[in-house]
Amino acid sequence: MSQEETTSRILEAAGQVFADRGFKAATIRDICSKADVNLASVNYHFGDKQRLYIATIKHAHQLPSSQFPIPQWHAETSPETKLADFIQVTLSRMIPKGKAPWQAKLMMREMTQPTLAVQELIKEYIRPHFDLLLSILRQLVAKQTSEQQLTKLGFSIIGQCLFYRFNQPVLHMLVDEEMVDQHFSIEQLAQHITHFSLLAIRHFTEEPNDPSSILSTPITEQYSIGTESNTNLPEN
Amino acid sequence: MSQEETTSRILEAAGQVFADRGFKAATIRDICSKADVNLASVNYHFGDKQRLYIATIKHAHQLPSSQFPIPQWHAETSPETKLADFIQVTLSRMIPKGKAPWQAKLMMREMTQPTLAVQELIKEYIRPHFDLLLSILRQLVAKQTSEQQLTKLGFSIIGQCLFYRFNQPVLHMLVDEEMVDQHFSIEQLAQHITHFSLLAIRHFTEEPNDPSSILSTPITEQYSIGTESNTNLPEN
Amino acid sequence: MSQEETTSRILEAAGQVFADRGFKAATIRDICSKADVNLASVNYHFGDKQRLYIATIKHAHQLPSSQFPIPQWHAETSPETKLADFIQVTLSRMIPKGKAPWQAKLMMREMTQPTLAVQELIKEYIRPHFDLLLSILRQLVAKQTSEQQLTKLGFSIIGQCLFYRFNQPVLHMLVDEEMVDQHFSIEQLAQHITHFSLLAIRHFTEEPNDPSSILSTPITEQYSIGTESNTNLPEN
Amino acid sequence: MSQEETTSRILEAAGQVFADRGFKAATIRDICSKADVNLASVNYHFGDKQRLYIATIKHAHQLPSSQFPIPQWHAETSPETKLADFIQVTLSRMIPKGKAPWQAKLMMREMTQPTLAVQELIKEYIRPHFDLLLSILRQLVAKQTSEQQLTKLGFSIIGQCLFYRFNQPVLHMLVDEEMVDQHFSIEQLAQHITHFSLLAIRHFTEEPNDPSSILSTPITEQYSIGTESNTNLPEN
DNA sequence: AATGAATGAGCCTTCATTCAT
DNA sequence: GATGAATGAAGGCTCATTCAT
Repeated sequence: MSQEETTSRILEAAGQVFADRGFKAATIRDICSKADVNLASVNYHFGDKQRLYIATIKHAHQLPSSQFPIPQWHAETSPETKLADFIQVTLSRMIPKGKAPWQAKLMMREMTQPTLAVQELIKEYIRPHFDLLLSILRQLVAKQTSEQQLTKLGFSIIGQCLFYRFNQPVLHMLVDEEMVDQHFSIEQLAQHITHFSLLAIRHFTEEPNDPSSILSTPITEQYSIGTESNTNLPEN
Repeated sequence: MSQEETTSRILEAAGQVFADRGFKAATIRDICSKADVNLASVNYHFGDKQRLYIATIKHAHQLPSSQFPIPQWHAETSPETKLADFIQVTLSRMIPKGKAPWQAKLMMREMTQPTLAVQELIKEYIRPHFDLLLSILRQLVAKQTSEQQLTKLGFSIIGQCLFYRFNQPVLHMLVDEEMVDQHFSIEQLAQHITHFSLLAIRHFTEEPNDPSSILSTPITEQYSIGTESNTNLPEN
Repeated sequence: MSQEETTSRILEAAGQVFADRGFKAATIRDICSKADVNLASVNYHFGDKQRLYIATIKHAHQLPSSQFPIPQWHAETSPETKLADFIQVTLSRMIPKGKAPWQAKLMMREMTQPTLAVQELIKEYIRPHFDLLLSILRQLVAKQTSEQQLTKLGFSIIGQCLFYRFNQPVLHMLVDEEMVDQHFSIEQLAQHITHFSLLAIRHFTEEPNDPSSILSTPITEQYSIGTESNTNLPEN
Repeated sequence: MSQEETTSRILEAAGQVFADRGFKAATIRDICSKADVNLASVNYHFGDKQRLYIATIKHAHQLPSSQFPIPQWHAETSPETKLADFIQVTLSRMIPKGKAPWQAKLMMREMTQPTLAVQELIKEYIRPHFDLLLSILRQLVAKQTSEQQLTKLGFSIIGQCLFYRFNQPVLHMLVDEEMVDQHFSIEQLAQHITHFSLLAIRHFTEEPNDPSSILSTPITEQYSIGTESNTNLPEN
């Protein structure tokens, strides 16, 4: 077996096992047995479990991105269409068709419980994707919209998409199976999110005078988002 | 030390460790050491690691719910105010503040990688919460809005809230620390989401004639959401 | 519950558990649970597991001895009859009727894998029993029979009896179930052993000139019986 | 160190420890320490403690059988000589001499408290050995001797031999050390048992008219040998 | 270069024993 | 006097890693 073939088989097997079980619960034995290679191969080719994991992450986000590329837009493509495309592509990449590809699972795992590998993930994959969204939004909102408002708009859109990725198990317990089949296809979800978001964006510059005044109870505590980014070595 | 105190200290410590590391990577040694109890206490009081985990999950979603209750609404409280309250409470429960941040983390872990405990979680905690949201939305939308449209609206709102829970690590890498401090407090996020969502909802009944037509490329494949809910024993 | 009742219930339960599982594999939890007493009772009443074991052994050999007493012999009772009685009683005490009484099991365990308790067992129970056998034999053999010849005769008889006690599992695998039922009752075995032994004893003084000469191969090595009496604390 | 050497050293050490302490009380740590191999070796080579035990049992009854073979008999070898040889070999195999005494101990343990391994033991080792004895006896007794009479004769001989195996600890407490040294060598014991048994066998066909009549007390109860062969997994 | 064998650290669990009430 | 709670010492086993070929 060639060296290249061995490493690629390990990476493929590792991707599935890491995605299914997480870093800690995945065992090198499982991976090597699934890849049908020697137990010592991982350490030989990748050094240790940790570096195999990072290599797996790097290897991971190639497939979905290339499988569902952003369409080539013309000069005259409207920002609404671009947003619709963006949402469609984002959902397609996230929601597995048929069986879940391990790449998606693994990336979601990284985002919720980040390890060292998350930095690379963000830099190479998420950051550009999010910047693309911001550039589309900028064409849709009023000139004077602030950067942080734009960011929040972006998060509102991404948040709606991610919901269907993260919460699939919960989703299936909240909604009838039948309704999922009929009304929650990727296409329909993309339409809904696009529709919902465009409605909000169109009128977004009409800022409320004092939005907090509509709360029924005064807010007594001010919570700041704690920095809990324990971006350490993977252990989960 | 009383039995109750011991178990509660174990639960508190277990919550933090399970939330930080996941089931598999968490060790009873860590938990007992953090709780300052004997290593054998867990087995004495809970039987084994698994049952401690389930007890911890159950224990977890009692605190935030009671800590941030839904305010008592009057008869004349407007649905807009109710929605604002709902979003405020939801965010408060989800985004950890200094004191006891692990409950939220643990529940998110359960939702993304559900174990057997998730069913109880949904029944006792999530389902009622989501039903409350639906009842508020029903007062805001047109009469003829279908059940599945309402559900998607609910998901769009919940999705925006959850985003800030799931993706906190990523968030902190996409946004400047300074901007987070100034513009991403729970209050401000609640305002944004409320504002964004109300704008969309107000105009929601104006259905687009053919929303998919604005896509730049025809959709060729129809993706169904695969059921990948392997609700097994925890191992990650 | 009175103190006496508690200890006696513990002893009864301990006897069964120790007999079934041996010293090490028996757990105080099992014993206390079977006796339906508190977990700490054993240590409270007996000090520790070891002393409970010794107390159990002492408690054990009261029952079978009294249940099958040596019959009262008259002055004119023949030594042959005495031997027949002796064998009958020995077998009766050893071989359980119906379910095995734990006393027998426990004593056999002690004899094969002796602990500290074995000394008491020998002194109070085995030594007198064996001395009785020797006294019977002395009436059956020639005057000039040496002490060690007599001892070996005794062992030959005891050995035949013990065989059916120790090797019951093996016995049942070597012999048809049907044959066991028909021909291996205690009565029949006693008859056989008595018959066999009396035949040998009657002619025993006719010593062979050189018994070792009938061996087909010369004995090259002389093995001495190693003293492996590790009469230590019970640990098995 | 070669694989074979490691496993054989583990087996040797395991044999001694299991023989001394029994399955439950024996610890893998002790075995590995005695064998001077790593603690994890047992699990690597044998899977777990249980499978090591079974492997040890199998390994145990190969050595003595090959160490003390039945001599090659000529056509004209008398059955008396054969019986003498048989008893000599049986005793040699059973009574440990200095070098490797644990095999016998372990096998006796298996016979008294049988585990799953005992079946194989009987089939491969005990059954053929016993059949050999029966074939010898058949040449010594009258033609009309029944199968079950023959079996009991065999048991009487085996029983005498086994006595010195099972009851060595007790033996040493019943007999002076000095007498053991002088009169209880394997050779002497073999002579005695051979002599004793031949005497009985020669006259065996002279059945007693009613052997039970010599009992001083009528037998009131008929005891059947209970089947208490709990051939379970080892736990003692 | 590649692998079967071996290793040591650590984890969950059990259990006899002790403590505090 | 008696007991529920707690403890610490192992024990079996797993697993990433290293060694020797």
